[in-house]
Amino acid sequence: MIPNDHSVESVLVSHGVKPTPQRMVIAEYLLNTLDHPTAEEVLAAVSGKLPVALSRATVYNTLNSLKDAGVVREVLAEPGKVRYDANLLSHHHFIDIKTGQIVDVPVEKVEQLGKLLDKKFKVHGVQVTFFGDLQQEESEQT
Amino acid sequence: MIPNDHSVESVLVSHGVKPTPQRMVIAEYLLNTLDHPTAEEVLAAVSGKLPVALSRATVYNTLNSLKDAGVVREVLAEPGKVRYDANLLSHHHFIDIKTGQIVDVPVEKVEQLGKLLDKKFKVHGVQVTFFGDLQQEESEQT
DNA sequence: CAGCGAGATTAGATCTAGTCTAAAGATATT
DNA sequence: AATATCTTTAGACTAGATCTAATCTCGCTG
Repeated sequence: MIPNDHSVESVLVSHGVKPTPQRMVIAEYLLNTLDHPTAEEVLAAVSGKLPVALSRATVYNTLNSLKDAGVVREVLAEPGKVRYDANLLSHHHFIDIKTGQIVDVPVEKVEQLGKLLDKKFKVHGVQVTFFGDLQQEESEQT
Repeated sequence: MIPNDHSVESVLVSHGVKPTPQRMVIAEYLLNTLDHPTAEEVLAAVSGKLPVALSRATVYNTLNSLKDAGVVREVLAEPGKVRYDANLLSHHHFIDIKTGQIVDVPVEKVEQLGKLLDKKFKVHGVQVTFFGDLQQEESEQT
């Protein structure tokens, strides 16, 4: 279940990202956590895992590269913070309104919403956001 | 369809927000747009509508008050920016990936997803976020 | 109706997440 | 080895949002 160095490298290469040491440790961390860390949390977690210093700019550069390459997704859950998610399976999120904890929800659960989700999650609100191309035509609003 | 001063005031009062002049012009603006403005956009739009200067801090304070009172919702669509939405009908969002334009999608459309939504919207991705209480129990992950 | 107190507003300082810059380092190619 | 391209680095900078402390507003009490 835990990707080894080889599989982390192959994930990067197969997505067209050159596997530098800095990118390897960042990707390895993201691929092995169920958490949804911020850039600062990534920096704290992986600095020290390299013989050289890891700069803040490299963490941000790498996260943007991984996002552009499709290795990670941005998760916008709290104002002013971007969290990162390396779960490549199609899934949604459940955010605990008290603690802020973010838990992945697999798509199958959503399909059976109400039947399965409510056991573990008490849903207060849902925010669905679609991304795509808006076909221009005369406006029609709610 | 366009709320007059009286109805704006009654929305504030019915939600427990004291209707000061500053709050009135801000709420009026939000209730009358289909847009999803940022705090800065709200400031730009309403400053000048009062005989006195409107400070940035008041805009932020007011937006947070309106959010806490349930008059507006935060929309997290772009990193580092909070947008505001005074559409009190339950709805979702569609974000044009080229322009960033955010359009409301009524719940009924989502229920019939694929049948109705695809006419106007070419969906590239969906982000569903639930908010609520996570019932603590042994972990079970995807 | 003067004085008080609670809450609202203000300008500007401050905080913080993230980006930019310019120099140095690494890697591949010739 | 020389060159070109890409990556990394430290630190300066930016932008969105919050904080601070003073001032203002207004309802209430005496």
